[in-house]
Amino acid sequence: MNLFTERVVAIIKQIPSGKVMTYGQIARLAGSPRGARQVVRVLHSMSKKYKLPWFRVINSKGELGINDQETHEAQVLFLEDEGIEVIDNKRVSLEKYQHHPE
DNA sequence: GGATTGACATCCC
DNA sequence: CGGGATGCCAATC
Repeated sequence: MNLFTERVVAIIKQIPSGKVMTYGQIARLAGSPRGARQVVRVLHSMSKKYKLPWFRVINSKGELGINDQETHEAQVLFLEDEGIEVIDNKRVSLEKYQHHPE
């Protein structure tokens, strides 16, 4: 567990319900502007061990970006349950739902 | 330790 | 918005 991972986890925990954040944004706040892919890796590790709102983390295009069908399906349900409109069952409006931290 | 890989980002069109 | 090309960084092979 390095500092980067801790910061990423902390940031993800701060995402309010009904909002989403991009990997790049989280990576930047965590101190690694180009560490988006590491954020992905953290999510994979932590989501299986801890209960993080990983479903609120999406990519720049607003896509959910999940590869596994089951996981992807679950994410869509979680987002809709929080009041987020999922377009084409795979995308959301970043302009409306992206969380902008101070 | 080099090559491969991945829930991505950014630029270009 | 969105598909293709290129770049980044760490874990894994």
